[in-house]
Formats: sequence, C-alpha cells, structure tokens
Amino acid sequence: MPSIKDVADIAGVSTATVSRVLADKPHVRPQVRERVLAAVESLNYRPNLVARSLRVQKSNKIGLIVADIQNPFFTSVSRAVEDLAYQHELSVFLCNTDENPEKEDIYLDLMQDENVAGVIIAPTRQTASAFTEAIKLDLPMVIIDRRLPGVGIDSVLIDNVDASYRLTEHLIADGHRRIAAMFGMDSVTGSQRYQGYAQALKDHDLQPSSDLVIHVNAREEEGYQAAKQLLNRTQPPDAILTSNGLLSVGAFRALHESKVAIPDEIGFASFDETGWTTLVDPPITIIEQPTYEIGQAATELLLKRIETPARPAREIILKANLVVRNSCARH
Amino acid sequence: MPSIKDVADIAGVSTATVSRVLADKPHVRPQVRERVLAAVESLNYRPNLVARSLRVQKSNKIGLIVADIQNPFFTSVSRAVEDLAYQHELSVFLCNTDENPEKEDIYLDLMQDENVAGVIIAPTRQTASAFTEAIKLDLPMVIIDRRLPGVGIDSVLIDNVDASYRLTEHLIADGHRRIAAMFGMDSVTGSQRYQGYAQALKDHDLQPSSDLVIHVNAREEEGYQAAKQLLNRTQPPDAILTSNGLLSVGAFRALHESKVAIPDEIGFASFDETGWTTLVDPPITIIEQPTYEIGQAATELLLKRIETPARPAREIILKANLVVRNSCARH
DNA sequence: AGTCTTGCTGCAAACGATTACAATATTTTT
DNA sequence: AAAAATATTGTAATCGTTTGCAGCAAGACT
Repeated sequence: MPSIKDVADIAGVSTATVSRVLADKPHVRPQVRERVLAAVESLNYRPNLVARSLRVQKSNKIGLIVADIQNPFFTSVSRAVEDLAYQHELSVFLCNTDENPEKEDIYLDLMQDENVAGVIIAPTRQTASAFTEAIKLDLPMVIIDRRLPGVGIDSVLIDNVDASYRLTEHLIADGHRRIAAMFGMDSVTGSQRYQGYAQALKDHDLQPSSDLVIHVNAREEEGYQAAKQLLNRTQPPDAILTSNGLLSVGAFRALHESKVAIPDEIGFASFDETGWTTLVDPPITIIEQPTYEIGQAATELLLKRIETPARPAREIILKANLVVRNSCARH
Repeated sequence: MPSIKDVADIAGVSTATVSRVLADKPHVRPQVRERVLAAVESLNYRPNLVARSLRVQKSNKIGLIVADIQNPFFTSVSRAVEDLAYQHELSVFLCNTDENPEKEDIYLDLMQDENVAGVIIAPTRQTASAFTEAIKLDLPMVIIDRRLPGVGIDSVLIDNVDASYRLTEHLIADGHRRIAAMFGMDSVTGSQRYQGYAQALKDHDLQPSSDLVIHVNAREEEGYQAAKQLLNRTQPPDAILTSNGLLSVGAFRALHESKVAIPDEIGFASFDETGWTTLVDPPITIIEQPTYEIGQAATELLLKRIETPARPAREIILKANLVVRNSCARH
C-alpha cells in the first residue's frame, strides 16, 4: 500500500502539498496539482483512513446500534440510515445488541474507541438512569424507537399512544367490545401502547378489564401461548390486538391453528407491517410504522448534532399509519 | 479522554511499560503491574483503537458485505457472523451493497482503508473476472452464497443443484408433470438451480419445456407478473416452483389473488424460509437454507485464513433442507 | 571478584496522515 | 525601485499506540 510519502516523492513535492491537493485546499499551483494528481493516479494511492482519523480525531463513520437485526422494523430503519449516510459519504457501523445491555455497553464503548462521528441507537435500557453510562460518553447521539424520559438527547419516535388508540378505536367501530390486547413487558413502548388502548376503551364507555390485558415478552412463542390461552377461556374475547410484530405472528398462528374464523368469530388487529400480513386469510389490519422516515429523520438529526454539538435537543414524533384490511369488520 | 501517557504519568512509569501491562506481556514486576492497573482504573482509561490500528497495521474488525440487508437470508447469516465474532472479540462492520457493484467496490475499498482483519462477502458480481479488483486487494476474504467459479477464495455455499433437484423431484413425486419454474436472472445461483430442476425432469423422463422456464430479476413484482402470466395461459402449468424468497412472495400473491386452489389446481413449492410460509393456506413446501451454519462456517473459515494467510482455499458446500408441507400433494 | 545471564524498564522511532508556522517566491503598491 | 502584501511550498510537530534496542540492576556462575 502506497503512502502519502510515496506520492510526494514521485510528484517531487512534500507530503504537505499532497495533502493540500487531496483536500482541495487553496494555495497550490495548477501545475503542481496536476503532477500530484498524476502521481496519485499512477500509484493508485488511497489515503489511510486510520491515520487520518488519528490525526484529526474524528471519522466519517456513524454507528447504528439496534436491538434485533432480524426484526424488519430495524432492517428497514437501517436501510434508510444507510441510504442517507451514503449520500453524505459516511459509512455506517451496524451493531446488534440482542436486547442485551451488556452488549450495548460494549458497542457503545467500541463506537467511542473507533472515533465515530455519532451514534443512532435504539436503547435496550428503559430508564434514563440506567443509560447514564452511555450519556456521559458525550458522543453525538440520537435515540430511536424507545423513549427515554428525561434525558436531553435527540430522539425520533412514533406516537405510540395515538397509534394504539386509533387501532383500538377501529376495532370498537367494527363492533368489538371485549377486546383483548397483548403488550411488550418492561418497555416504555409497550406501556404507551397500553395507554392508548385503555384510553380508547374509556372514551367509548368500555371498561378496560384486567383479565383481557396481557403483558408478555415480545417473542413469537409468548404471543402464541397468550392467544391460545385467550381462546380456551370459557368466555373468549371478541377481538385480539397485538402491539408488536413478533407477538402478532405468534397470535395469528394460534388463531389459525384453532381454526377460529377471522373476523367473524374473532377480530384481529396488530402492529407492524411484516410482509406476511397481506398474504394470509384474511389480510390483517395493522398499524404501519413509518420506518424509513424514522431512519431518515434520525440521520438528519444526527448530522445536525454533529455540526452543532451545542444545539438544543429535539424530539421528533411521527404518526403511524392505520392500514385497514379485512381482519376486523364482521360480514 | 485519557491517553496512555496520562496513565504512565500517574503510575510513574513509561508508556512502554503501560503498554506491556495491558498486553499481558512478560517482564514487568508484579508491583509495577499493580500500580499501572490502578492508574488505568482511576482514569477509566481505554486504549485508543485507532492509534493501535495505525501502529500494528491491523484491527479487530471484520467486514460483512451483503447484497440486501432486508432479505431474511442475509440477516440470519449476519446474526451468525455476529455471534461468532462476538465470541472471538471481534466486531463486525456490516455493509449493504444493494446488489450494486459500484457500492460493492466502495465498501471493499473502505474495508481496506479501515484496516479490517478480513471480509465476508456475498458478491454482486457473477464472474471472477469482474471481481478481480476486489481480489487483488488481498484481504483475507471468504465468499458466501454465490459461487464465483475459478477464483481461489474460501467460499461457503449451498448445493443449489441438489436442493433444486430435490424440490423438483418432490413435485414430480406428488404427480405434477408440467412444472413451471422461475429463476433469478444473471446469477450463478439461478443457473445452478435451473440445472437441478432440468436434471430432475430428465431423470424422470419429463421434457424441460422452454415455455415453462422463466428467467427474471429476483424481485417480488417480477414473480407476481410471471405467475399471473402463467395462470392466464390457455394451458396453465400443473405446478410452479420459485427459486428465491422474493419471487415466492410475488408468485404466491398472484396465486392467492386468482383464487386458484393450492395444491389441488396447482402445486407450489419454493426456496427460502421467510416467516410467512407456515402462516398461509396451505403452508408452503420449501427448501430451507442452513443460514446460521453458513454464517458460522464463513466466520470460522475467515478466522483460519487470517491466522494462516497462505493456506489453500477451501470450498464448503452445505446441503439445504427440504421441508415438506401441504402445497404440493393433491388430495 | 569478575563475567554472564536474565529480568525489568525507558528511550525513541515508527505507523500515515494533517496542519501551524516558517521560508521563499511572486505580485502589487507606493 | 523599494516596501508591502500575497501566494506557494516545505519543515516539523502532532495524534496515541507498539516495539526494537539499549541500559541497568540483580542474581548466577566460574
């Protein structure tokens, strides 16, 4: 691998001049610039990013730390972040915490050690206090997907209360009354979605009965079990709402297996567009999160933060989309 | 951020000694080691990876370059690579080429500029000659998913001919005769799968008729259109085989929309376990690729290559799994 | 006691860029 | 034509590590 020194030698100038040419700085004769460029060409020289990063104490990388890379929500967000980063000539370092706080710490440290310009993160921690370690790193940072109350950090979130409210209201409008719902445990997102659900019921003079509300870990198997259990009750619910893509798969599988008719015997509505919702019978009514927009907004926010580290933190809240299909309205 | 110099000052030693302690090298008095460790602790010192990487001319990062991060096949592979890397204290730099050779080049260069220890890549190029740019970088490298004939590079692949043969044979065994099939265009993978399909037909005294074989780009929309077109023929096929997850979604959507009964009116079988295949009616018979094993094997191969750059290249070929469900056998 | 190991530690030179600053050359101004 | 301003280029320090080499102390051997 040729270094800047080699280029300088061939062009018959100093490394400083080469550096200036490459950085498009003024104060270099056109003739000399030519020579340098020719030398660069002939050697197929590429500047060493590690050395540059060491010298200028920053880099053109950003980190993207997500909780689960197999979750379509995150891959779609990643896609957006990647696209924007590419446009700005940044590269992205994608990490997967697996919802594991320990891994999260390791990756956060790594980001700092790698001199990244900034980080976009979907934190596994649910409270600001548990996240202080990360905050004090003072890296440009933006949080996505999970609200961390009280930390003064740029965030891009969706309006979970609203989304859940509308989904619930939709079920109510279709005549469902005993609406069971599953929410992710120990997550702000989950509790916000519960809130919207409960509010919608109240606003329509329905009592949120505690035996219809289920809090579980957001895993397919748990969604399956919970749905099974609901169906086996002496008085099963009119409808089931699931607040997360993984729970949805599990719940749907249970309904499907039990051969209960959707929507005539039981209504079904859920969160997240996951690719299968239009293929099954009936197509599922869902809340679609604007994943690409989330990634975009997060990247833009991060770029601004990098540019102006002192600017006041901003919280961007996007509305989700209710996509009505045929899993709610009885015939 | 404290540097090794700060640690050295506090511990009252030279930076060389600190470095030796941190690298667990011999020749340092236990007492001194103690002092250094204490200083490290008190300052919360973390070595600067960029500086280290510059000095030793390598790093603990590996690159993973995939074609489409939204494809479950690749996310699953990534997951495996990540797990193994994590165990070996490596971090992974995940890049998305979007099947774009230009992006591929950029990322490949970036990998080199970042001093990564090695790269795992699913090349977008279909021929070795188009890939020479990459090869001459002489980075430790392993290729996954797509066979690049004639390059002497470690690869882990699945036996596409065999997989496709078995899937076709399965359809034949279930009584289908006029079996249409869609293959990805311009890809070795696609043509291997075609090969297996054609061979299976021949071995069962069936003629592979050219009007039943469709070569398209591996996109959902093209699968949809192709399937529509097949169904609208005066003499539609007995069965459809799709050789790729995206084509499958499209084709299935078309079948579903046309309300043609699977498998009684038409058989359906496809590649890739994509999450929806068991949720639809009927569940789809598929070839399941051992994605996790692919990622594992690739990482192991890469680690060995890094350790012994001169070892002979190896090609690991994994068999895929035929998962029989209810989309082929007529009642 | 003198010489040889051996163990411990520090000095200083890398790694490959960027960038103050100084030095020189060129142009403009008076 | 001299002085001042400006443009061009080079020198050398710097970023934070690692590591070859040398120095020195202490113990082992003759």
